[in-house]
Amino acid sequence: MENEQYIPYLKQSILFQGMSDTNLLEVVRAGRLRRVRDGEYFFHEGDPARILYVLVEGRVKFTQVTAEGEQVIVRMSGPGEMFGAVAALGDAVHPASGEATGDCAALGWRSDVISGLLEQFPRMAINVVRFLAGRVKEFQDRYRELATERVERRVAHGLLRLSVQIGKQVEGGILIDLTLSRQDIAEMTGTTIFTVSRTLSKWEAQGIIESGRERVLVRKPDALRAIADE
Amino acid sequence: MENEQYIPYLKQSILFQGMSDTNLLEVVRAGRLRRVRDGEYFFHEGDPARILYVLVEGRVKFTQVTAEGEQVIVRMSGPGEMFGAVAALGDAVHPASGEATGDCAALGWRSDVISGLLEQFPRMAINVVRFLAGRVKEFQDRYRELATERVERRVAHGLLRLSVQIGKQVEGGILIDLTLSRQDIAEMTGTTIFTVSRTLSKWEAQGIIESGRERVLVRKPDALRAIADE
DNA sequence: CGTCTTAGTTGCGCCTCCACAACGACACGG
DNA sequence: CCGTGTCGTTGTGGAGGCGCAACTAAGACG
Repeated sequence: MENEQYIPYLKQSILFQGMSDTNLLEVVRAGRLRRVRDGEYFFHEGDPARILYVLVEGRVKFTQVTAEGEQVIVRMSGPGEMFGAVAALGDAVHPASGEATGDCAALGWRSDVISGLLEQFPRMAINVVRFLAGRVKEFQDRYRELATERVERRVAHGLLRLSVQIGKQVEGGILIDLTLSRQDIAEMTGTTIFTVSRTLSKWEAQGIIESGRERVLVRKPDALRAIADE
Repeated sequence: MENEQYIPYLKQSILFQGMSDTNLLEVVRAGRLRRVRDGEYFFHEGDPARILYVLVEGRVKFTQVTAEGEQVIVRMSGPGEMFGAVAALGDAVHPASGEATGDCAALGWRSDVISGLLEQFPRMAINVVRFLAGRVKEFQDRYRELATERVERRVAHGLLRLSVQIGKQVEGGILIDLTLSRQDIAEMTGTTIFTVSRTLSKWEAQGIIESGRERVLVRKPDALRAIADE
């Protein structure tokens, strides 16, 4: 079965920590692999949620749209991360849209199936709780950040978060390996494309970053960290 | 045992939904009741987390302090709500301080005890997951709010959230029954005491609210809702 | 290789909101 | 009743950042 090829990989995911190989095998077999091509969606905001996913390839961008039609990027997720959980395990509808950035593959479990699995494997339930707890903490921190910090520091924080989450060490710095427009950065940090552009230009002049069309290379992460932490 | 008096009450909490009376009794017996007086703290930001609580009396205010010493109110919780979970089940330290607003009582379980209980009662684990999922959604929404909305709308949203969570229906409107200073509102909505004061004054002139020292009475919730939703 | 499209830059005016300061209102305690 | 402390209000100035517009740069495509 195709799913099984991902087992060695999934073993490292927080979600399956501490589970025996036989249990993990059973869980993986109960899931269904879904592929979503670049730019297409796993689900849209407001869709009824039926499936919990664990990403195994690619990256997913989660967005919300405001009443005025403004888009906000709530989060980006990389391989090994669970998503759709908030909706599939909680209420009913997805609180955000999930768009594939690059071709993606994810294992999915229907919500009734996952409920059964969680009852059967309490260890997995605890892992899910851990995962969500971490997510709550992350949002709390970002909330505080948005409430108190100026744009420049928020952008610095945003870039740092991205470079940790999905950055690639290359010679000369950390490359954020993902089509990342000014627009995206603005939507992640709660500002406008213009302000982002000005900020990045300034940093580029200072040699902190190097930026081109839809890409950012962080040359001096510590300088960025200094800006973020004031 | 003192704990047991809260059982009828706890049965209605999301956390214990769908559990049998005997199981609930066992869980409640495993917990320890803790009382915290007005203005004192359940825990402080950065403390190692050992206990998960369910509030049975009073209200708790969760705050974070920024590097510059500014305080931010992350959330307010009322009876029946779980707290401390993010830390006790997840990593290690509390992401925020928990201050009693009014005299409080809460049932607490040590983190090793709660882990055992969750393994023993999978239903409870699922309830915790549901709870956390809801919390993540709430923070996502508030994050988007802060990222895109102007102060006036954020304050409107904040007051509405409070009036739903802890408001009391009285003649003439919904009273937010909690010593709630301008400072508090500012810290909840990411603005300053001055801007809050101006905003509330305007609304008072329009007859939407009635406000005095450390209290707010919402006279026309629908007018407030209209402002919040533009 | 020229054209079209999309992303990014930068100047400028304006508006929200912050910051500070001075003052008024109310509660508390003797 | 008066002093003292805390909370709230309001005026004024200024800055940060938004919004628009005009321009440049870089791919994409035939």
